[in-house]
Amino acid sequence: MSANSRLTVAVHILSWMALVARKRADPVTSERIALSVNTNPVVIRRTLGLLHKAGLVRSHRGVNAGWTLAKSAAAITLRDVSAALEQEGPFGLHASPPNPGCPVGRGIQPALSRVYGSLDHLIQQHLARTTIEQVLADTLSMTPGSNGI
Amino acid sequence: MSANSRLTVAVHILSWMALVARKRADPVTSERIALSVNTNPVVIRRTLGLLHKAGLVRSHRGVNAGWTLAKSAAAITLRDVSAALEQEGPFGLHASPPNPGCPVGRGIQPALSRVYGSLDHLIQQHLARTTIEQVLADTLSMTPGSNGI
DNA sequence: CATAGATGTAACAAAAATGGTTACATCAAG
DNA sequence: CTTGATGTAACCATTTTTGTTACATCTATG
Repeated sequence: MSANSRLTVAVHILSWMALVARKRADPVTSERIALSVNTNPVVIRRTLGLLHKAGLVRSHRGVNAGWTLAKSAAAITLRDVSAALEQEGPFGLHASPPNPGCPVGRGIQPALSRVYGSLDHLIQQHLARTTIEQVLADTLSMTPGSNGI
Repeated sequence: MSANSRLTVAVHILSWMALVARKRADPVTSERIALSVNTNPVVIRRTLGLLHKAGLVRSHRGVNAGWTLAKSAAAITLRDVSAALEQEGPFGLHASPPNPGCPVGRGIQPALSRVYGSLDHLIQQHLARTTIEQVLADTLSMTPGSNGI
């Protein structure tokens, strides 16, 4: 296991849903999605819950329940997905606060916060330039034919 | 504890060394640095070891041992520091590989690798624009007077 | 109206990463 | 040869991440 794979899993979920939606408008189940992602359905539902809270997907209950996209794949950017996951930025400050009796210990957190803040902004901007539709197109370009979901 | 604080600690170390180096060229010990960062000296030495391997600091042994900067603070960028730490990017791929029998499972890793790769490149570029000297200046701008290290 | 099949969520377990700590061999100036 | 620090291994505690079991809840449909 490396870093956190949440954005990857979320994008995978949405891309798969977008592919399926090309043929059927029916809701898809977390179990079916889990087969493609290769993990437990609850893991999928947890992520779908966050995407739901962010308004990217709709959930349907009762008989014929499951999930559908709330927007077209072209209208969902990776920034939307990343924001839905409520993750922290890549760099954190000190685990325990530095020595306030030292000028460096006193001033470095605000200084680094500015650096990390603009970095976050940059990352968001970049993620906003890619949509689920683009990821799906790029993904499918590997295997021209077949679509044995 | 939040995300990983390694870049923060490394930048703190180098900034503190740069501040001290303005007055004395003598090596500083990991114990003294640890007082400013507020952690264990071994944690500092671990990070200094990586910075040493990257050629950013020099280590001195025997009597009057310690560490000195190998370059001026203006010649060390946050990209240099980040690279020295050999960390992974912010986003990882799947924890366990996705279903290769599904077109999405098959193609999404290369697709996302491209996205993450260009994102990494962007982050590196941005980090390269800030030097330790700039961070130190920004850090000290908080407390104009005093320098009770 | 009962049922089937799914969501939604809590609770727990396993594994990995992170930060901290102790211990100690090694080195070189004095 | 002594001293004080590096360099590194080994270990522990805490947190994070992922996976799993269990179960209450909901609703189209027979």
